[in-house]
Amino acid sequence: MAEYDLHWRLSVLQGNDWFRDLPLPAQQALARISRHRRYLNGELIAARGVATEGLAIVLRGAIRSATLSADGKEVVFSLLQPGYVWGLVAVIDGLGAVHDTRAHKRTEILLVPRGPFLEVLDAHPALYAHFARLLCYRLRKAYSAVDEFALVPLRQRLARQLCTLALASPDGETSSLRFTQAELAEMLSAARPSVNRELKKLQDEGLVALGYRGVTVKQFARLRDLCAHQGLFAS
Amino acid sequence: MAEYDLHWRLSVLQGNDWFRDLPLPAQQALARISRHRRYLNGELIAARGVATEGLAIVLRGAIRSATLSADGKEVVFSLLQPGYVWGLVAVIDGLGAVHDTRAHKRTEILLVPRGPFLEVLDAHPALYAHFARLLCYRLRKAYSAVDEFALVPLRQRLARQLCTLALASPDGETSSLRFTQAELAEMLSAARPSVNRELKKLQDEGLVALGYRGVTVKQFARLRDLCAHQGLFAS
DNA sequence: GCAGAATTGTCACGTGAGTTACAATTCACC
DNA sequence: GGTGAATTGTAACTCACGTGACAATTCTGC
Repeated sequence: MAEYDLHWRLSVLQGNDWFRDLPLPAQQALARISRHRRYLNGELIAARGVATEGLAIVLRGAIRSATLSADGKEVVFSLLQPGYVWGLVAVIDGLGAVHDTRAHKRTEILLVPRGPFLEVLDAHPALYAHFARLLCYRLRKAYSAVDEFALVPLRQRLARQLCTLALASPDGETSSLRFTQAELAEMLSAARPSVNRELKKLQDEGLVALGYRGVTVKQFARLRDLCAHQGLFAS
Repeated sequence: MAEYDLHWRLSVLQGNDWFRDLPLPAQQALARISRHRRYLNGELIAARGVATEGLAIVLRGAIRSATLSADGKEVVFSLLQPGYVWGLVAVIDGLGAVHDTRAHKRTEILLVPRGPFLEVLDAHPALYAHFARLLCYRLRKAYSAVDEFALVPLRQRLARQLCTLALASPDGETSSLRFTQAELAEMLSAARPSVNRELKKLQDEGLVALGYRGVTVKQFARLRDLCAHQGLFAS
């Protein structure tokens, strides 16, 4: 296994918006304490309520957070793609993982262990203001997820999700996205046949084209209009 | 209008768990900058996305936060009873109110204006750690609200809500709660007839008794069991 | 290139909960 | 103490979406 050096880790971390906004000394301190980790497909990363090791930044594969109900139903909270951060809440309040979390496919992360992270935080108290804002951002997203779930029909949630994914790989008006419909359904906490039904309608309307393991957005602008229901807030 | 003095405001604020945990100098500083405010029934306190005046602690009446969708549907997020705090996220990130917010009945609050609040925060940087934890707590609640909505049927959400309300006025195994079924439905983001249907069932099973403007919990323990679905996390 | 696995496409069916509408009750006030 | 407003009780209807069960397609590896 190659020795991943400090510069490499720093540059990876700087791929994150939130990280890039930190003061440089803090960035370096965090990069210094980070570790490289690999997980197999489906491997358990954290169990709900159990103390976590630290912050994780996805490098390859994906991290899947979900909640299991008593009767075996499951809500998938997030399928974190490379570049995203997992575990902030548990790291700050120390009350254990928020969700059951597993690797989705073979996955690599950069781990920032909790203890050293908190030391860096104490050494740079100004960072608290930063993370407080980050938590606020997450809260706003969580709140909007609640009302979105309650009052936005699947069709629009689907449109929104496709727009979000398309923005991540911006090729202009059309962009081709790679994932199975089952994965898409999970991201939306919906049933796969329902997602397929809505996708088909969008295809009939010429907004997207469906492929074997992917979707091609044909008319981004019209798809965006579908989301109507405004962005709830900026940032 | 009587001049509400510092000691009175301080003692009101100390009714909050989160406030009581703050260092005493910070408590005093916050009490000093707080103001008393009154609102009429239905009066607008804040509009989503618009800058807020500050933190509000409910003294009388209630604060109702809700989101309106394009087609006029509404999700009520919270009906904050006396003692609860409103507006933390907007105060910290300054990005405007999270929800449309109105007074429910005639309402009085203690307002901690944003500017002075942030000054106090800067003067006591240790407070950030405190508020970061508070935000984490809110995030966990928001996350559990999401999956609760997605996978817990109305019957159980109702049981949970009744338990929560009963705990606030603990009289042992039975306790009588005062609110209309319409209000209860709002707290659950459900339709009033649906709530009535479930309440009836609970009554038939002897768990509660229904009255004109209230519900009496008869068998707290059994009601608690109904929530099954575990507490998701401590604190 | 073909067998088997993975993925997509479609159906019939069930169901929780919203909606509308109204009747029955309880209260509050003159 | 009776009248009108507020609240509760109920029923009929609708609808989005989940479920389960397949068939049809597309890929992948030997």
